[in-house]
Amino acid sequence: MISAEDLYSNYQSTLNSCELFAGLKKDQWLDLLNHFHEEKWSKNSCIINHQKFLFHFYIITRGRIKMYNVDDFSHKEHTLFLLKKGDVFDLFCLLDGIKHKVYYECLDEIRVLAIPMEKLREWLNKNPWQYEHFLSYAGGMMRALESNVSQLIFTNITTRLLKLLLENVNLKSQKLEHINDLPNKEIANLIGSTRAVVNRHLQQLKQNGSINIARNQLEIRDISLLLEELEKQNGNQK
Amino acid sequence: MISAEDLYSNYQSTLNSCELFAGLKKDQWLDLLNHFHEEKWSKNSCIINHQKFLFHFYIITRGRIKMYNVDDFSHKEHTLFLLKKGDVFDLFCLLDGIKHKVYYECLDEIRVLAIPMEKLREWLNKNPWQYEHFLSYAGGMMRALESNVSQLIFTNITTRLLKLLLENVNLKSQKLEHINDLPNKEIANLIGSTRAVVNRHLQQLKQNGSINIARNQLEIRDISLLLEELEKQNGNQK
DNA sequence: GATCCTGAATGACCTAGGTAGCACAGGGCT
DNA sequence: AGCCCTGTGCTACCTAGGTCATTCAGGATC
Repeated sequence: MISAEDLYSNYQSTLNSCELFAGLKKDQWLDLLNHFHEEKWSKNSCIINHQKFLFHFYIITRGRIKMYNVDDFSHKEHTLFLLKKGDVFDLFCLLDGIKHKVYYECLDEIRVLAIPMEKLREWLNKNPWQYEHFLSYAGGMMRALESNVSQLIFTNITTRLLKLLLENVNLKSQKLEHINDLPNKEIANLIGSTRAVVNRHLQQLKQNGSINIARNQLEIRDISLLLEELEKQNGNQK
Repeated sequence: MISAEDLYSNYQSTLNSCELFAGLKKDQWLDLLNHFHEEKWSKNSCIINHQKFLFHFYIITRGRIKMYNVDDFSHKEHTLFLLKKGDVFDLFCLLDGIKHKVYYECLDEIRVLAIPMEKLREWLNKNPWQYEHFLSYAGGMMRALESNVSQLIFTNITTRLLKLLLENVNLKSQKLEHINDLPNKEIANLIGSTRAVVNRHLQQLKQNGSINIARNQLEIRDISLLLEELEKQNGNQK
């Protein structure tokens, strides 16, 4: 068992970037971290037990986890969120304590900080001014879901793909992040399409010189070309 | 200005069915209702000012309001939620205080109870145990949005239409509610399609005897036929 | 009654995107 | 080296659903 002090010094920057617990001072963190322990999950491991998230709440400190849905009939997958360092889960369970029928898969070696759901709820009750951050975080997530719905209804695959790429460009380095090493299949799951179709569109982007493609490797060559393409799409849908 | 006492006696049953304020005793309601006033909005009136909802929070006591999105480019509409008696809005603004770019239109003569956002926030801070209900309500809304996303990705128009119908059947009376008097165009907006396509599918349901159609009037004739049709759709999507 | 206006019904057409199949390339393994 | 496995690239095909245009039907109003 690692002490709260050690957890804090190890993950200080991640914890402070964590919107859900915004504004906590060091001693407040230490108080809270007493209830946390660390877990390591290996790459490609899946969590299919929906119950699990009723009992613990997690903060990711390293690696990516996809949260996805599987259709009972077609067995197709759809990735709802790609969780990264500083993200938390499962917020659905925390909010209303009801089982959340959704799956998780680790895309990298994962480290998480875990706290028993009960302890977190107790802590919230003892520190009610923190509720505000939780509400506001929930608001952000609802907006994300809503904009997801709108995109699905209003825009075609090309547009969704372009937006996905643009949202994951690091502004400083101009490089593609988070999704750059995913196979076409996973890209497809993120925008609600299929491998073949995504590949078809990626080929087009490659041909006009806006991206480079290699095995499990996407690279942005020219952002302005991508933006131009997006404009063109918007125009088409009039 | 109507007194809190009067508001309470007029709308007691609506207020008590309001999940967001679950468990409030009469005197607690009276305390809160002091900050409320009543408004009447006329049928077909629209609210397109996104700012408005930063300053007041509303509870519907009568009539239906649709909350919808419009695509900037195609000008298509999509109805996110059909709000009814006992529903509240805008939760997005309440949660994080950020402008919510969404439109509202009254489908009937509307009565709402309105409270200044600030007053509601103050009241929450004074009664922090109420936060739990707000969190849990937000959770429910997130689940609704998530299942909306899944439906859009996994299922075809027929399935979405069938589910919409089945979700709006009153279990006791076996009659269609809430959406029974909407024109095809509005039905289409609810499931993310177009009038012509929805009509095409409705005709089929009419032909196999599961529904009746008249001008601005949908009627369920045989629920079991609808359920059967749904099964068939699920099977097809294997 | 005559005149509008909105919405329903229908048919013809078009296309984005899903599907299936196969050849091939790279990278890791024994 | 030879093998296997996972992804990619590309073809040819199919169809659900979007689009457009026109006719028809029911209420409401004058």
